[in-house]
Amino acid sequence: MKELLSPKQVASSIGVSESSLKRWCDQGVIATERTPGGHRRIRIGEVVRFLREQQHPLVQPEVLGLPPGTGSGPRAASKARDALLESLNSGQIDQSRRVVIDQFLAGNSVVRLCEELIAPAMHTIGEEWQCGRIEIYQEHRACEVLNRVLYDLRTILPPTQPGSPLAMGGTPPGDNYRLASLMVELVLVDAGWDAISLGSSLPFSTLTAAAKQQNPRLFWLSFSHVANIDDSVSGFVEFLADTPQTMHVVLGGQQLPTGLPQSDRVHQCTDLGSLRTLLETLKPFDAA
Amino acid sequence: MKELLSPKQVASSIGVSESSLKRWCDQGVIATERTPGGHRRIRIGEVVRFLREQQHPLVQPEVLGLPPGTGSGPRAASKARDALLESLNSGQIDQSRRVVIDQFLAGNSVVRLCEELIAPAMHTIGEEWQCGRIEIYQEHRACEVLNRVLYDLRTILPPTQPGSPLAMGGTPPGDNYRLASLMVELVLVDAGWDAISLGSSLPFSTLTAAAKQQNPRLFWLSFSHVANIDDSVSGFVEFLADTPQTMHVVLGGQQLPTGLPQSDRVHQCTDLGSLRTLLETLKPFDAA
DNA sequence: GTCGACTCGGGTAATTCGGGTC
DNA sequence: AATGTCCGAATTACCCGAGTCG
Repeated sequence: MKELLSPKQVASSIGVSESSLKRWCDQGVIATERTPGGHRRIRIGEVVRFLREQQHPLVQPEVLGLPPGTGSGPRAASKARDALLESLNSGQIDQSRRVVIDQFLAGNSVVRLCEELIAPAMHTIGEEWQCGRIEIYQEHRACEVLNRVLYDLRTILPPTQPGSPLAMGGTPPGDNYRLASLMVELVLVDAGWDAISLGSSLPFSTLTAAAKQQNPRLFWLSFSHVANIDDSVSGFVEFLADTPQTMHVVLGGQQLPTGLPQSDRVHQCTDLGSLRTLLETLKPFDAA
Repeated sequence: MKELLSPKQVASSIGVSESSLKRWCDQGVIATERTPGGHRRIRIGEVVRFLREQQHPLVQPEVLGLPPGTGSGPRAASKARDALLESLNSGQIDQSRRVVIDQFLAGNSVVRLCEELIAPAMHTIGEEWQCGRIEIYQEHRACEVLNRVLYDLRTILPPTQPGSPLAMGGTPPGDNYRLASLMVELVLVDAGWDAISLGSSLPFSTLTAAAKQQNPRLFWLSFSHVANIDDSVSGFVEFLADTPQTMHVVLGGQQLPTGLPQSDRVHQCTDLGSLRTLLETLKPFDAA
């Protein structure tokens, strides 16, 4: 998958003539690079941005490395939710990816995709499992599928700029719900951070080591299944004491324990929207 | 790090053909040295100057630290292993992907990539953790990174043909090593199967349900960490009894328990190479 | 000295340039 | 006002046999 596309590739992928594309480039509607010989080269992320902004249909997505059939799915939010639920329950990777990426290209933000499309689908799946209507393997499989879809989304987002502040995080011991941590990672990348999830069920000692060795600007902890509240609290207290005092700590998740110590560098986010707002207030890019 | 780069390295790093690069060198746009035999050598600083001057985006920054040997052969293979280990230990997604995909494009099979590149790297990481040289978060992070790299590899493989036989599998209860299951999935997809991993730490009851509901032609179980041998054996016996007798069952993994019941539909694979051989003997595509 | 991988130089096909016109 | 098509010149990408590198 190439990073830079030629005018011909872009024109065919979005279904317009090369002349129109060149005009848009010259007008500044689409940012272009130039080769030393004067040929235009267009970043793939710039094409995605244009599609989202102009609500322009995508006719040949495979040119951009996107799944075939993209751009023809349902635009309505509720229909998209149903379609995603259906494809997740039957374990169809391509179909699930299509639904999510279609919604993204339609102009929805990453936060909105997570909170109003993906999370509700997983919530419904959880309920259906508790009611005995579906098997637990279907829930696990849905997580595996979404895992890949989120990664696909990340590859579509503008690549991390060199010098972006580092962020890392994961889930505490006993919590194997990787998906939540991956969504946090995605929101951070979308906000311009150099974010990476360390995985799930990580002992606090190694989380502390990670923070000390890598020295990230931000560290997140996602609580979805708390095995032992007391251990979580005491582990977190130690983590907070042993890590750099300049590092922001973001706490979130459906099972975020109460009684965790407060601090001006500890932020509790009930949802991804508030995380996004928090990231705006941190404004870590003034220097750059 | 070498001071002088070859035309191939520079061309791939900035995303243009070698021809264009040579032309620019001959035009004086990029200053070049010459070897006694007439080969061009380009100073790394000159590349940086060119990129800044032309506003040309750097497509593959990791070339600056990447070993030149990306072809096949024993020397290149060990270099690739070292490069992968390095990038995994430091959690660099893009560079890890670059190493693996380069080796794939160089003609190495999926099985070979898994067994001689990825698995050895993870093995080394496991050893370094046991020796206390690295932290466990680095091992987890390496799994997260490889998770994505394997998925990238899957998207490069020819897409699954409609009508391909279905295969699914995962890891038994208490086994959270998803990576092994993902590698099995990849080998199956490479062999033309419609394969999907159901995830990790799945109860045998739901594995049975999955097999009965989805009716796959093949079901794999990957054993990397066995929590309780007796439970595994009894669970597997039930699984074998309750699932369709026409379904092939593939067992594998570093911690594959002994004492599991044998059968003409149960296949034990000590490695992915033997799995590939087994898939050949199954020859499920004669109809298609 | 052997050998595989890489690079040389040059030729050819394909693409893109800018501009003008419909 | 916006889009699609056509044009000659320039640029880029792909290919090949011979030579070089490590």
